[in-house]
Amino acid sequence: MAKKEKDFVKEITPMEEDFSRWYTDVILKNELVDYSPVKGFMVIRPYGYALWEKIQEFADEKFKATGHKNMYFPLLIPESLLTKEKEHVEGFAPEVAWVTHGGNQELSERLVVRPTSETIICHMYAKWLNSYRDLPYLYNQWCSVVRWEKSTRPFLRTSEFLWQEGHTLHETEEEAQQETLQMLDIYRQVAEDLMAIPVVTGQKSEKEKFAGAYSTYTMEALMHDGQALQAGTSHNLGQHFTKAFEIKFQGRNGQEQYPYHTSWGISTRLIGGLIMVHSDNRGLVLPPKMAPVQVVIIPIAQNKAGVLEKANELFDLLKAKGIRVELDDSTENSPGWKFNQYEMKGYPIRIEIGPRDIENNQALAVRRDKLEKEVISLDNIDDTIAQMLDTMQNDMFEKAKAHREANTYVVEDYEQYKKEISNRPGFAKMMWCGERECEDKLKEETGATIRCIPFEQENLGDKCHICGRPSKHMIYAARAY
RNA sequence: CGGGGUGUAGCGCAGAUUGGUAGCGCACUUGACUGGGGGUCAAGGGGUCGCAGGUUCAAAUCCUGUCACUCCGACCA
Repeated sequence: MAKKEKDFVKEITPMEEDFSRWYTDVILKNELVDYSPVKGFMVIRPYGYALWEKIQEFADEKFKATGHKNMYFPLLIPESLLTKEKEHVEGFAPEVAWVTHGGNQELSERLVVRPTSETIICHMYAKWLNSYRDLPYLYNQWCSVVRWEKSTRPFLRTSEFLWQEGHTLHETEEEAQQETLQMLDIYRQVAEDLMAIPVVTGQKSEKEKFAGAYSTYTMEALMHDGQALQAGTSHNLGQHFTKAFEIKFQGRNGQEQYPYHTSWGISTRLIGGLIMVHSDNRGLVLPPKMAPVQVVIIPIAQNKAGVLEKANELFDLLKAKGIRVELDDSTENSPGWKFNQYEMKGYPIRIEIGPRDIENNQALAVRRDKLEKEVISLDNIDDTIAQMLDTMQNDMFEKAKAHREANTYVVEDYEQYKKEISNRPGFAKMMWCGERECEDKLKEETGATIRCIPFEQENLGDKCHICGRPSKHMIYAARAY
C-alpha cells in the first residue's frame, strides 16, 4: 500500500518541491490543455474548456444585467489602424503577428492578427456614432487574441488566449470612470464569488497601465507560492482613442465632441489562477460553483442487490435539486481507483454508497478540500449535499483569503525588504512617492513590481520607502506571473 | 533574446561512460475471479530511439548540426 501511495504521488510533483512542475503536472494530468504543434499555442481540452464556460456564463450574465450586448469584430486589423494611437502601437507592435500574404499574393497593406481590438472597434464606432442620443455604447465581444510571447505557459501566458473585451463609449468623463469601476467590480465578483479567489483591487501605476489608457484598474490575486497574478483589468481610455480615431458626436449643446471610452477584459489566465490558488498535491481542487461536476456518486460492490438502484435514486434526487451530479457505475476500475481519479480531477464532493450504507440508511461523503469521510443520512440527503457545497465554496474562499493575509506584510525598511524578498514571497505593502524612478529601482533591486495602488489605502508613514521623499500612495508590491 | 534541463511505446523512465537482437512500470486488448483507498492471475498488441548529416562491418549509444518542449531571467494579460 505504501508503495502505491508513492507511485501516485510521483505522477504529480509536490508543489513544495517544484511549484512550476506541480502546476504543469496538474493541468496535463487532468487533461485541461495540451501542447499544439505551434509554439505557445495551446489546445484547451474539454475539461479545461468547461472551466472557461463557467467563467463565461457567470460573467456574460453580469455584462447583460448591466446593459451590455455582445458583438463580434474581425480577427484581422490593417496596419494603418493599429498605428493610429501612438502609445498603443508602441506597446503592442513588438508582439503582434503579421499577415502579409493572401494565397500567393502579397497584400498591399499588412494586416495584424488582433492583440486586442480597440483599434478596429474604434474605427467602426467612428462610422456609427452620430448623436449623444446614441450613447452610451455598451458592447462586448468573446474571442481570442494573439500576442507573440517569448516564453509561454499554459493558461498563464500563451500566444493565443481566449478572453472577452468590453468596449464602451460615454458622453461624459464621469460616466466612463463609473463604467470602468463597475466592470472591475464585476470582475471582482467573478474572482471572489464564482472562483473563490480573493483579490486586491486598485489602480495600476503609469508604468504598468495599458498602452494607450488614461488609467488602468486591476484585480490582483496571490498564488499559493506567493507570487501575484493580474487577474483582470479595466481601463479608462479617456479620449485617447476617440480623438485618434475621430469618433465624434453632436452633444446636447449642439457642439461636436469626443466621447469617453473604456475597455476591460478577463481571460483564460483566470483558470491558471484558479489552479494555483486552490489545488494541492493530489491534483485539482475546484470550488463548487466552478466545478463542471459537483458531486460524483461511486457505488460500492455494485453487483450486490439494491446498490445500483439506490445509487440511481440518489443521482435522480441530486439532479432534481439542480446539483451537477455524475454516477460512476463503470466496472473497469476499482472504487479505490475512482476515489483517486476524482480527487485528481477536483470534483468537490464524492459520495460512496454500498451495501453497508444502505443497511444503515446512510452514505459516505468526502469533501475534496478536506478529504475527510463523513457519514450522512439518506434522509434529506439532497439538502445536506447542497448545504455542503455552499459551505465548501465559502470555506475555500476563506482559506485562500487567510493564505493571502498570512503572506501580506508591511515593509518597515526597504534595505531589509531587499534582503528578505526571496525568502518571503507575498504582497508587500509600502509607501511610494509616485515617481517612475523608484518604481524602476524596486523592480531592478527586488524583482518585484507595483501590482497596484489599492483602493483601500492605509497610511504606513509619510515617506517613500524607496527614496525617502514624501509619499503619495500605499502600494502592494510583489513578484508576479 | 540570454542561461540551464530534457527528447527512447499513449504516459513515466532505464539503456549511452564501455557501439553488437529496444527494455521496465503504468495505460491498452482478451478472459476469469474481484470490488469500502489506484485489485489478482493468465494470455496478448504497440517503437523508423525528435530530425538531418557524419564516423563504423555495425549507432538509441560516438561526432556535427538542427528542431521541439520545459525551467530560470528580460518583455507582456
